[in-house]
Amino acid sequence: MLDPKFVRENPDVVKEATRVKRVGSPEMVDSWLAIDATRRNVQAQSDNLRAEQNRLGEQVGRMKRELRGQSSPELEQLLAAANGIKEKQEALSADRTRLEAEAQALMLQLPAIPDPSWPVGKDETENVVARVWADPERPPLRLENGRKDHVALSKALGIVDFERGVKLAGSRSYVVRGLGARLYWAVLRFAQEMLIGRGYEQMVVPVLVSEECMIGTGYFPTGRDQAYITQDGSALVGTSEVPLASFYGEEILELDQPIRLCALSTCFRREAGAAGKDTAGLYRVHQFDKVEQVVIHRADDAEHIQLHEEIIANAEAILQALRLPYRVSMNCTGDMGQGKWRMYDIEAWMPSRNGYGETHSGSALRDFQSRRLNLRYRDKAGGGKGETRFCYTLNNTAIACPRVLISIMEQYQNADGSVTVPDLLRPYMGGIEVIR
RNA sequence: GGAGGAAUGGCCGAGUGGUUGAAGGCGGCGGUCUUGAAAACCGUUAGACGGGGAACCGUCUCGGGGGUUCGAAUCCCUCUUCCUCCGCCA
Repeated sequence: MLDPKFVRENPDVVKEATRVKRVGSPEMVDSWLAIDATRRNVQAQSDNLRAEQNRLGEQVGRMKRELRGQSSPELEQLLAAANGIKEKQEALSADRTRLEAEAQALMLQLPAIPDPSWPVGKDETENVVARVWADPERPPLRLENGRKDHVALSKALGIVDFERGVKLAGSRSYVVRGLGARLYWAVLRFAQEMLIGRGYEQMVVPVLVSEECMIGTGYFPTGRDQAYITQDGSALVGTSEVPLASFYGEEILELDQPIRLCALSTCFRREAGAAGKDTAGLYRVHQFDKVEQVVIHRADDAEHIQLHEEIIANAEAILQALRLPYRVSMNCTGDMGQGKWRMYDIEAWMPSRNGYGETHSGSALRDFQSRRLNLRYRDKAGGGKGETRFCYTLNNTAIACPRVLISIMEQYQNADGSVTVPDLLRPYMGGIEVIR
């Protein structure tokens, strides 16, 4: 959510953001401005009436005490005047409620302003690659000379059962079994330990959350159709970013240093609108497990950038430790999404795609989420008690399964169809070196 | 699932219709005293919205929403959360 003052003072900047982000529209900005102007006018009227009403009420109280239950013409007159104001007030307050709701509905759909230094573009094809990494000893593989994709590999090894997964839960479902399941959890546990070692607090959080959390983190109301919603109105999260970022919502924090959080959680995504896309294999599924990083800190752009680089570096360190080739790209404005200020995707090499596939997504949102979440801190920079300000929030994937298993299985496959276990994962798998 | 009870400021805790945005205490901040510190004493200490260059003014907020009333922290309805007891249960 944007700062209303900012929208009033810089409508053209916001309109430009709707264009480059392809979120909302310039017309929405104009509608908001018009409604906001009316709303403020109605509030001023309503506040004045209310002040008058309060004054009369006080007079009535004083007079009643003096009269000790007696009546008087003056009292009757006061009561009549108070009733008159009350009627006007009721009409105005209905307007006010309606205008506030309309303004809020529009505001929730307006995009955050992207960092001007980030690439402008229409979609993911215009993202800009920032860097590419590969271990010289484990360069990106091509599927030739009998090398198999992860579907064939995992079926032959009996470690993923797609057919029975579909039998149990429909399309995009799967069952990981045996050593596959051990590998699955090894990856997640490894990533989790890495973050803990880097000062991130491990959290176990709800994956079934209230609508407020979904709105607060920016996944609702736009994107509602991407979430599974229960008959109680709660939603299954598509990422633990939702509960982690919402954790301190409605609070005013004493923020001495950035709050670094991480959580391993199951994630649920409907993938509505993706019918027919990536249907085979483990790439695009309805349910997966992910270790997520979330950072909450004070409103400072330099620190924001530094922390953004930090959470990206954490993810890169995990991929490097697994010796998986990857590239980091800057998401262009059209591929960023509504709330982002800066966004990187990290894509690991996937031989079956003969290209890179997105495995991580790391965003810097400035105060977009914290305004929605009403997540604030006391800024003591000026000394004393300090002003309250909205926090800045960031998030990035640490690792997600099963998607990264595509890279691992395909990159680590051997000529005989077995899969070597990356050495750092072996301690998490009882020392097993090869899946065969 | 059934029966009761509760929700007040950073925390604890008064307050059952009229200068109560809210006593008192703790904590925080500033000061007096002190060589320094502690203690003691004095002062100060919520957030949001609107108006104004500013000093400042107005409004809203006592879990959320609605109602009664000239006037609600206080009365009524409703929702949420927590506690106690019973039942069920991984």
